[in-house]
Amino acid sequence: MQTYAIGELAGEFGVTLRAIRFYEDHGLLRPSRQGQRRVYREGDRVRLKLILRGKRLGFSLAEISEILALYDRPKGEAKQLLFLLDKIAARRAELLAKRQDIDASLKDLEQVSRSCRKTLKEMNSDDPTAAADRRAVG
Amino acid sequence: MQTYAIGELAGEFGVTLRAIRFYEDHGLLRPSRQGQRRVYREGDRVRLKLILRGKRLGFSLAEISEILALYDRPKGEAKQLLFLLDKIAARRAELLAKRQDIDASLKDLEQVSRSCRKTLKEMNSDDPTAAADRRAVG
DNA sequence: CCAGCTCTTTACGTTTACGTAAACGTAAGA
DNA sequence: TCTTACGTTTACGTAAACGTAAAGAGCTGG
Repeated sequence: MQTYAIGELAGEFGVTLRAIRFYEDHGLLRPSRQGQRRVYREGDRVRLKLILRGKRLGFSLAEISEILALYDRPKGEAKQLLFLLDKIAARRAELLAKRQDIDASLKDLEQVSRSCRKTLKEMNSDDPTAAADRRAVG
Repeated sequence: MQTYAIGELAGEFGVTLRAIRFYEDHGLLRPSRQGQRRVYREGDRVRLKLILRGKRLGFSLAEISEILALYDRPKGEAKQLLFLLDKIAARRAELLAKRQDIDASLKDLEQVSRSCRKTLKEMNSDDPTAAADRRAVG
């Protein structure tokens, strides 16, 4: 079975050993040990990947911890499973809202970009002195 | 022309006065004054909206500051405009990457949700004792 | 006129998420 | 055997983003 040393994971994902240990201190990772040394399996690697993805999306480690918990199989009681489905739905809504924000941002940037390109086009079609004029007036 | 007091904006967006002043301290907002008091115009309100959207997307205030700068008209020199277009393109790529992360997260959650619903379905189609059995075994 | 509300500045405190340094263990290679 | 690489724990330091408290100004209704 494939295992990883802490340095390998740090290298692969571009984070420091300190960060990985920090995540463990806060219960986000639970690598096994060989003596003192941490040994990471594929599952740990996936969890780290999820942690970093969560970070990129602006979730706090506390939130990421809750998100990771969604992936841990509940003990199989129907009530637990229904509760889990609820929490998943909530996270889903959160992610969809975030995507709306992204789409709005993209739209805004596209708007600025358009107006910017338009101005450039005008500057090109005008006679060369016009740009200098605009500079003086603006 | 419509203006706003700091408390009004705080109320509208659900943030504290402290936060709004903090953004100003760091150059993200520049309200005018009436005596000591801050007076916000529609433009300031929009900027605050953009700030908060940036925060929801996990950008730092430093990054948000740069993003806001993209909205400020450059002085009209072609070189500046081209540079601006570059920066816009970079931000756009960043947002698209973030959306990929979101889509991947949604997919993952969907997967967990599916397996969860499947287990529930099995528990229902089994005879009532089966769930208890599984509980004992699990 | 004064109590209450909104606002102001100043300044120290707090949480999160690590960075950084010290001091040490262990195994491999020159 | 000594060094180099990689890992360990412990602990203090730090940047970001505010929270919170103190002390006061200025208007407003009773």
